[in-house]
Amino acid sequence: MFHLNRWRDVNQMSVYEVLNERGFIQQVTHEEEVRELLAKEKITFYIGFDPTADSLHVGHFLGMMVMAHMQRAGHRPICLIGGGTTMVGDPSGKTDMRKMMTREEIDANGELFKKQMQRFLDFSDGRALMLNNADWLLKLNYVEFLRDIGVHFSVNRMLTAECFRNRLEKGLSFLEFNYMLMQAYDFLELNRQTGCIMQMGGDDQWSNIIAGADLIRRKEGKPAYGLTFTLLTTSDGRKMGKTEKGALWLDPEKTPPYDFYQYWRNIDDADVAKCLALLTFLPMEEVRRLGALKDSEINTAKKTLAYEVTKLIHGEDEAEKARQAAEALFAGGGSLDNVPTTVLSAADISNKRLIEILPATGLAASLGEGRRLIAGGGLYIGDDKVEDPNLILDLAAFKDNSLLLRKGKKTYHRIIIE
RNA sequence: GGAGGGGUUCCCGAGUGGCUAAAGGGAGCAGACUGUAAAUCUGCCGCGUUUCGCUUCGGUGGUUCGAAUCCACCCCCCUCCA
Repeated sequence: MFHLNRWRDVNQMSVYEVLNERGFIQQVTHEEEVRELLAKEKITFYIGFDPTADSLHVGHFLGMMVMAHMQRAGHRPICLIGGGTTMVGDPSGKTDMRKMMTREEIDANGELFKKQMQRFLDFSDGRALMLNNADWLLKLNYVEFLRDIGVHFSVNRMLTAECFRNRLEKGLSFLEFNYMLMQAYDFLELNRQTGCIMQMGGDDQWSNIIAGADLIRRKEGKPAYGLTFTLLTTSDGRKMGKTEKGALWLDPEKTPPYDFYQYWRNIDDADVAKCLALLTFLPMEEVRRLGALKDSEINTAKKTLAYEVTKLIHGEDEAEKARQAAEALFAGGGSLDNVPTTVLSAADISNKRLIEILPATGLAASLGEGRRLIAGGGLYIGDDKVEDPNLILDLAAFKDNSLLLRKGKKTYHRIIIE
């Protein structure tokens, strides 16, 4: 969990100012009211997370950061796991319908989400809540729902919503069209259950969020607010947090801490300041100082970013290990203990060609890929370029049973014989 | 339900009987340049025992010496009509 009392500077500022200064805020339903509300009252707010995969990724983490900032300011976060909404699937920001997921998959993913979220917020003594919309959505009665909630939605208006626009060209099923109503109903339900009066979410959730706020205002005659935060994109507008293997996962089994660290270590110069502000708790003074560094100086900022983000997600030990491994590989010296490693037996290696061993290390997916890699001059043993595509690894090449391979300039992998 | 259009390799998208493992673009990987950055240029980019073999173009079956390309049936998507 984040250490809440470590940051004194923000206490003078309202959380709205903090979020704004750090570059989170994208759209707000009632700017002045919200600004004032957050400064003067302690509110309950929520962010929904649909468990469509078996791990959170960096995009979700951004939402967790928003919640953490809010909690530090004394507001009460609700993590809403979308066990019900995922049965339908959010069409926002997607060009195609995604495959339907089974109840079992969704529930299993939801549990994994919960586990990962515990780390980022303080759930003790009801300081944050964890709810699942499956609890109320799955038992809804269709006709009742239509009469009760459906009446308040104008299809004409829905069709003009940004989130349905491109889908009207590509196709949109009635199933997905309902997603907005379900999310709106969630907000209403949370409002009734917990007094939740604000929904936050990524900017692609804007339409869904205002639908919910409107519904509460109509049904309950009470105020309800919405706020969206920026989506993590690179300076040229592409989605950030994507690697060759897909998303940057928070699960260390899916994205090892070393890879996670390296992702941020290699981030585009133009994105460093933005990431420091959004993904770490470093004071803005420090963020601005680091972000202003020029040329190779900015590498200092990238190291700080990588270390800080890795620390928040994987803990200080893992961040330290990742940092040490990177130092050892790129700055020379130091221990290679924490470098990505594959352990093999002598039998796995003797009389095998190097390209046959590569797939086990992940440096190449197939023999052909390994062969091409060598042909292109991209594979090294230590600092020696491998020239022969059919090279047979000599066990004598291993020092202390260990051998360091390198693909290209910065992908290292160690093989250890056991 | 009717009429029309479409499903191609990670993505987009050409291809309408052999010259097609399948144009082009994107993504990705590698090389050069650098700062473990970006941009740029170059090469690679289905699998393998690699001048050759094997598997792939929604599914199944068929025609043919030969099919992503033709035929039949089926599944899915889109548009218009109801």
